[in-house]
Amino acid sequence: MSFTESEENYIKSIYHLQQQGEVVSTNDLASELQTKPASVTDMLKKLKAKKLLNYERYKGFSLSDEGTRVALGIVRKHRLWEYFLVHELEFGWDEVHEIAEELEHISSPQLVEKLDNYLSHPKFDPHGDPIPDINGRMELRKQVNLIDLQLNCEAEVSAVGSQSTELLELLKHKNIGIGTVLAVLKKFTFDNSLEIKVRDFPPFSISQQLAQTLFLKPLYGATTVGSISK
Amino acid sequence: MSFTESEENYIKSIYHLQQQGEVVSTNDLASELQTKPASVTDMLKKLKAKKLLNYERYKGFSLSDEGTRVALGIVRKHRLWEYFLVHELEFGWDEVHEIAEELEHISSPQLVEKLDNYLSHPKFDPHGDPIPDINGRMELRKQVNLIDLQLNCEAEVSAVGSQSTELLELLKHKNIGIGTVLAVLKKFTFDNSLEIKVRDFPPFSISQQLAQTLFLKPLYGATTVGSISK
DNA sequence: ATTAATCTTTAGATTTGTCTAAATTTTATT
DNA sequence: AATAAAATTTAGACAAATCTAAAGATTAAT
Ligand SMILES: [Mn+2]
Ligand SMILES: [Mn+2]
Ligand SMILES: [Mn+2]
Ligand SMILES: [Mn+2]
Repeated sequence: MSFTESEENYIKSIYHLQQQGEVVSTNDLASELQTKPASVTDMLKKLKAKKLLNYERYKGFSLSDEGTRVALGIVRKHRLWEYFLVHELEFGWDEVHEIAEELEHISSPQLVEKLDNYLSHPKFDPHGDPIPDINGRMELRKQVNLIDLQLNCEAEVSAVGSQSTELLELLKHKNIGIGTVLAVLKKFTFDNSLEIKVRDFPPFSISQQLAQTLFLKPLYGATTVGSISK
Repeated sequence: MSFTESEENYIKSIYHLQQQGEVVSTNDLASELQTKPASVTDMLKKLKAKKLLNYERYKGFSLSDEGTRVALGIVRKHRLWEYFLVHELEFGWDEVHEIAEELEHISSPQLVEKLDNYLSHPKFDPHGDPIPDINGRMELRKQVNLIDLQLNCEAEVSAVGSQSTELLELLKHKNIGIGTVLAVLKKFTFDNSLEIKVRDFPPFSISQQLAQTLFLKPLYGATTVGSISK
């Protein structure tokens, strides 16, 4: 069975919202997809009819096994293309999300496998997010949110929690990217801002909002398992 | 201005039919796009409104300068992706047309230029068709139709006149591809079939229909200028 | 120059995905 | 438990792209 671009975007968004914990609501999904709740309800019915979604009106919804399988296939394509764009075509990691948003809908299954092979089966995309294999399996990276990192403990940035241009612009300005090693020097309770030290740079401070989007892998011995983003 | 996938497919088809000489008709375009004449008329109005087409009802139509510019941009993307699929991802030259039919609609102009650069600015796609540069200019390869090739004169296959799976399957069976060197030994007037000799193979015969789809570059000194395909 | 055949366009319907506004259901608050 | 607020769904409309059937225009044949 094949799906429209719109159906695929809905499936992928539902998958991502489900990963971010809790229950997914019609309103959440509408705001994620920049559309209206009424449009979401229409699509929920369509996806239920195609057996991709468990859905009872007013009772909420969740991806079926088949829906999850489809979602992972799209996520796989999205992240493989992002990897290609950054590591082969030399795009910046902050420039590829929108393009991959289109490329993920190219239908040829052969293309995905040839691309995966060409790239030597990468395990993580340029934002630190794991790339599902052909069976939907992927490595779960042990990572901690910057907010939860203990003081003076060096850790390596392994993922960012959003792909918004605004966030990626800010990260570029502060010289923070996947692989950046940093430590938290101080936490300020007034505004929950953090004073951090990036290797080879003088210490500087970052806002709570920014800290919340950064996930890190402690350099010596992992701790918590964090959530992942796109 | 940006265009829908459907609009782009119409523009590209009109461009190709115009290249193949004569006037383009509503019926031609409908059969090329596997749709109905009534649908074509609807789209012609839309393209005229967007100033891509010169069109007067019942009087025929042709691409405007802007329409031609847009068409060449899509052709450029199509052929660059085909080149990538064959030369980087190791697809067969007979497997890439349908995939490129989707990839040609990815909108990022930056992507096209990075891809072109990555591939070192190829001048011809895997079917021997010239790749337009960013300004729409391309090399016009001097080529002769196999039908018009003089006897016992070796020539190199440089383009095929269609991308149909059926044709490409036949060519694979007969070990003919872009770059194949062959000569015509004999022409039979009864059915216009040709006895040809491919280098390193014993002579064999091919039908008129097949011969018409093959374009060649004579090995010593070019002659006629032939038409091109997708 | 009529008539016939062909080509092209219009009229009206359908599907997909979206919207606004109103109705319904659930949840939270008094 | 009644009421207010919030979330969700339905009803009805619309644009894009397509279709069938019928009408209109052009071209070819008598
Ligand atoms: Mn997408
Ligand atoms: Mn990513
Ligand atoms: Mn196409
Ligand atoms: Mn080609």
